[in-house]
Amino acid sequence: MTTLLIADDHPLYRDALRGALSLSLPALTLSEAGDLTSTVDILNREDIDLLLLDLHMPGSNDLFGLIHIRKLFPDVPVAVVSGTEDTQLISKIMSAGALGFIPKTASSGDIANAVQAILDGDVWLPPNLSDSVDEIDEEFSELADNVASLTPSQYKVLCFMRDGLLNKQIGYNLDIAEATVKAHVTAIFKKLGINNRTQAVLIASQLELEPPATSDH
Amino acid sequence: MTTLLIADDHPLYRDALRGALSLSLPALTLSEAGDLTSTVDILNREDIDLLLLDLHMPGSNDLFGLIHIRKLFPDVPVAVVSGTEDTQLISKIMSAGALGFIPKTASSGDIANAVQAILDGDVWLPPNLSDSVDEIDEEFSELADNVASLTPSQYKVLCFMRDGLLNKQIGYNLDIAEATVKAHVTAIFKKLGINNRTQAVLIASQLELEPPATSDH
DNA sequence: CGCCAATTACGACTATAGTCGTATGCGACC
DNA sequence: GGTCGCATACGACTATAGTCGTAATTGGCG
Repeated sequence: MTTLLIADDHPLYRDALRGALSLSLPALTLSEAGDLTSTVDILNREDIDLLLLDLHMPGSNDLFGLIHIRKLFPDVPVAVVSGTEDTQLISKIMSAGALGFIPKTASSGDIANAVQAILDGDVWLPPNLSDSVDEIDEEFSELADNVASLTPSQYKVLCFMRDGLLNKQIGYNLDIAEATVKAHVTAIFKKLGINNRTQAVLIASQLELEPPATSDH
Repeated sequence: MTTLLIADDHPLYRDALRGALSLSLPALTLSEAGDLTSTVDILNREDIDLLLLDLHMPGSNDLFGLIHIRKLFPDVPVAVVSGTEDTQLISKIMSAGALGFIPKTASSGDIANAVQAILDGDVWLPPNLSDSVDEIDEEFSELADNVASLTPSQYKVLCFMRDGLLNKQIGYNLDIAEATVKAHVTAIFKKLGINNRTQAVLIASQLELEPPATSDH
């Protein structure tokens, strides 16, 4: 018995996915999550054979969340479900460790095929895009590895840095001394191979696709 | 006699544009530029009725370059030519003051129509996208105005900040004292309504679409 | 248990960022 | 020609960022 986890903040789209899968692949158990925290909870509790992950979930921070989950559960295959058609972005998604990319516009047949292929251990990309996305972005892959090597504390600090907070404010939020925040910041610099906060923020903003100021709609 | 300036770093695409336009609109004079500096030079020397601008030109920094040109030559209509299909991005382009958006996949007939419409004072968008892009992004429009209000020196400093340079390094590049760089930085903060370098870098990175590390190809 | 490695934590110190006041040059406009 | 506004320029000062050394804690592992 194989178990799928559908992680998408849109309940209607979860329903649609469930419908598309139950038709072609009846021998499945399905779980659902609406944000990154509950996704991690379920992955901790249950034995999941494949995660269908929407990048724009609350708390996910887009590629950040994918890297995060890949680090916590390296054995769980992940297929990213997204509305984007940007081949560069899809290339980044694959470089960050996804085993498949399913466009939100895909037919239920394609979706079922994709899920089956990934469950069989294959990599799956939409047919019309597989040409332009075949090679993974080495540079970005290394970047994703570096970000994945951050400890939980360092990860949180980097998230706050990306929001433009001062070390003092980060310390207040995490309830630690400013000196400790600075130590984390220095450790992040070393792991990412950089030497100041500006470069760290640039890297972090590459991993978050939605500009913070603009609404998703 | 109307004069067009084609600004695109790809000579072949300049040729293609010229061909598409000379067929339908023979009464045109055409100039060409391959990077932002020569584009500005030509706009200074010649009387241009319409600029066809590719965002990914060398030195352009994408939306940064559009805002820059809109500020230097507010009376010259600009139509952006780009390969993107991202409606959010197109909305930003229009909010930054472009009068039209021409996809690189457009047919020569559509291109000629678009050019004619903008020369007539209309706004032109690809037919299939005009629904989703009709409203301009107020927030982003204000941001573009703020960036446009930067003086030339401040603009240069912001570009260097976005590249992760220290104030000292920026001063060396511009041949001014570090104290002067700091004064510019403070002025930038006030104009953009922010109070530290991290937030400035985030804003600047929103205006540059290509991640610095990745090649365009 | 005892050991080691990694993480988290902090203080003291140095470097850089950012503020404020001020001076100079330059074009617009009476 | 005066003077007003603005961009540019810089120095002195304060705040924040970033480095280094060190200690307490935790989780494997023999």
